[in-house]
Amino acid sequence: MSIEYVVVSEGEQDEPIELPTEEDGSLLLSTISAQFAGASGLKYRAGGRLRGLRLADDRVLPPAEGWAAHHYFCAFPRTDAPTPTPRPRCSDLIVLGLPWKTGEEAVRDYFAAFGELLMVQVKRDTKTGLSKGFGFIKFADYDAQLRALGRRHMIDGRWCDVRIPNSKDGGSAAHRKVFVGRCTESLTADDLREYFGAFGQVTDVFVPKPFRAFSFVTFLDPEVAQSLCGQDHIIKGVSVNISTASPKRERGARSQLLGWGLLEGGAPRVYSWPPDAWQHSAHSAHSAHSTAPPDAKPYLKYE
DNA sequence: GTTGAGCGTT
Repeated sequence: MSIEYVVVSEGEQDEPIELPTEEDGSLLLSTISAQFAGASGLKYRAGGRLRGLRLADDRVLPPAEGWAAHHYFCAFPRTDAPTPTPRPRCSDLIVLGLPWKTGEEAVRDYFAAFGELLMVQVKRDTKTGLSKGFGFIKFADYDAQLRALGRRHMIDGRWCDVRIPNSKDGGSAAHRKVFVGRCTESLTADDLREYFGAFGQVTDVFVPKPFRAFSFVTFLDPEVAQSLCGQDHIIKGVSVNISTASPKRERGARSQLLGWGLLEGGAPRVYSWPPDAWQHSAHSAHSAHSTAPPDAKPYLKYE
């Protein structure tokens, strides 16, 4: 095949230049970039659509119909690269509040709707084989993990909570959690989740039961939590105060602080702990919650 | 009425 010239412009509307092909009929990428710095390939318009040309060993290959059939213009690497933030890895997630009767299969069936599952476990008493009322799951896709962490789950007639377990590394609750003071009884966990969800993904809301005038909100991103500390916010007409989630008085042993995820102790780090209290939420008062079987036992207690 | 449930036999 003899050398021919290919009509190439930088953008579709720009003035074209003729570029020489190689003996094998290909167009060297270096020939293109000599004229159009940064170009990474060629494309052309076929009918209404854009078509890209094959690139092999830094050579752009002609379309089946030959070079002469089209005018070409350059493709460039994305510059507005959507922040090549490496996707965070999925962690094991703990599923709390499972009905006694619920086994791996039901848990898998339920969470498969969020994404591919790599692991499902329901923890059981080794002697009796009875479920302990919690289990662990792991997703393949971090987006699935985010979706699962962002809400509660109705499994076999019970509301269940999914959270990051306290026994694995990955981020201490200490910096992801805020204390919300001056709460009134009118502020439900749903209210708080909805309100604070506007600032960043909320992974946990804890509302003490019976009522106490505070709550805890845990975010996925520690920077969101930290940015809110020291502020007063008005939620449903209630002025609440946000501060760091550490007790005003050291009331306990280091082990307790460790337990709340407030100290970075030695070995296993603690986070997203304790769970939220959704028992008061509008959701659980109605709808699916009331479908819980009448013989449902209080969980975490054996008989 | 401003500081919290519960966490993995391998």
